[in-house]
Amino acid sequence: MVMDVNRRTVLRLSRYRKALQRFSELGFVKVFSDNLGEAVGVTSAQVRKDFSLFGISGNKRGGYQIDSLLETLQRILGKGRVQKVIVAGAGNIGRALIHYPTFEKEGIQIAAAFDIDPAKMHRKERIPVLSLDEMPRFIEENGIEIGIIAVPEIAAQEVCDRMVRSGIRGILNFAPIRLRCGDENVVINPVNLQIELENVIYFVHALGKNQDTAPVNDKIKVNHL
Amino acid sequence: MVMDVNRRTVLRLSRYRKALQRFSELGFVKVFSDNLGEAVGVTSAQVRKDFSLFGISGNKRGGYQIDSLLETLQRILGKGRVQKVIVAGAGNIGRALIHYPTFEKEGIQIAAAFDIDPAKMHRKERIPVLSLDEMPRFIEENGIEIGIIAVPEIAAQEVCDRMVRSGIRGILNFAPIRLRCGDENVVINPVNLQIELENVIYFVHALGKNQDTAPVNDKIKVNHL
DNA sequence: GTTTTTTTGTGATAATTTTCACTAAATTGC
DNA sequence: GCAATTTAGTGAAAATTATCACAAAAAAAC
Repeated sequence: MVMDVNRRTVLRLSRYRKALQRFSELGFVKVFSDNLGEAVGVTSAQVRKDFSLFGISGNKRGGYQIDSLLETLQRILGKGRVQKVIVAGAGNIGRALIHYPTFEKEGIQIAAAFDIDPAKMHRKERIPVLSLDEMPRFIEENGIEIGIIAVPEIAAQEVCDRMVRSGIRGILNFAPIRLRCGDENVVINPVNLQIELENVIYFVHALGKNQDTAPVNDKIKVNHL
Repeated sequence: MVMDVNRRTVLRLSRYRKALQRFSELGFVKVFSDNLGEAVGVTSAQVRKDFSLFGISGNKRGGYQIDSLLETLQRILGKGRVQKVIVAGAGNIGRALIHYPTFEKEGIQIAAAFDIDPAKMHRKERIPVLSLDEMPRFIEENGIEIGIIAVPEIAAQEVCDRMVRSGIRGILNFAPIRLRCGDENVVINPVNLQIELENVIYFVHALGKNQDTAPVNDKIKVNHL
């Protein structure tokens, strides 16, 4: 059985990590797979399978030591060192990310933001907002690997190309368009807020219609999507 | 074979819709399943399966009429009428959503935002920012069904409970916590920006390590996550 | 020390989701 | 009109993902 480390597994790992942090803060020392599963919304078997995939093992009847498990997950998720990230686009979403409260504590450092609009530039801020033209050099000089695209749809592909040419290896893309990138070694993770909202709207309507006339095959029964 | 209308299918539907809008703007009249697949990043068979699930049919050899297909998708996705939405939390993300440029055009109307901080309130704006205490009445009086949670983690569950009690049926949750909601008929869609970013970071590191020493089982080979 | 209980780790199984591959229909070219 | 070609629609197959269920280990109880 070849079980792959896929996107979903890693997302769950991040959630386990978050849950463990809370448990740790509450003073707990050990945790069982069903505690973690309950906290994250998956089965205990799923938790154990995920861990086994990364060679994480606990103690039979003893569960997992929270501290060491947390350390292991931190290491797997690359939390060992500070991860520098840049943001292209200092509009609404870009600014929200620049000020995202927990990034700093979590080892994610927004090194700079870039925009095409001179009015948005702030060179003297703690997180400077520079000209988009300066982005390639900034990426190269600072060895930035991760970029966030928060520019309008029309500019997104161009910004993506520039990022990749300058050395960016992973992109979180908020522009509502599918970015094409020839390089197989570049990871692109799209986040489309409108589509996420439309998804909620769809299921609210679908549930509304199936209130009491639900046919057998309609397994529309969601709480968490 | 019972194929379910699931989250992913609806997400794809939204993407097809978006692609169709672009095709339509470019003056195209008809489209084939492989055009749509290519635009969205899925196979043509996937496109046809998705459509067949909703009883959408095209013409053999003729493809699909863009206009009528677009109308059908709009209807399925509830684009017939304006969907009113409220936002709890007028912090960075809340404000970004309030000013999200395409919501208006797409029939999504942010009716109001709510915050606990008096300094953030703006009763006279086009999209007013009101006190969180006013939220329940606003939801009831305006028959709001969809809510966005963009408050700090600590307040999210409480806001969720209030929303649901007041009649909200679907929630887009940006707080980095799993919301519990007893009501099976309430849909919750979590969007965790930090976790999405961590996902990119993980795969960038994973790809970096497996540059030329990739073992057989490591199927880490991603472009779009 | 032995029995009982609990919980991990995992192979087997089930469920879900996607892709394949082929039929049938429509269009085009001649 | 007929053959060739293209593309939708879909059952079957494959691939992926999640769950079950049970053996083995550790701890607790007695």
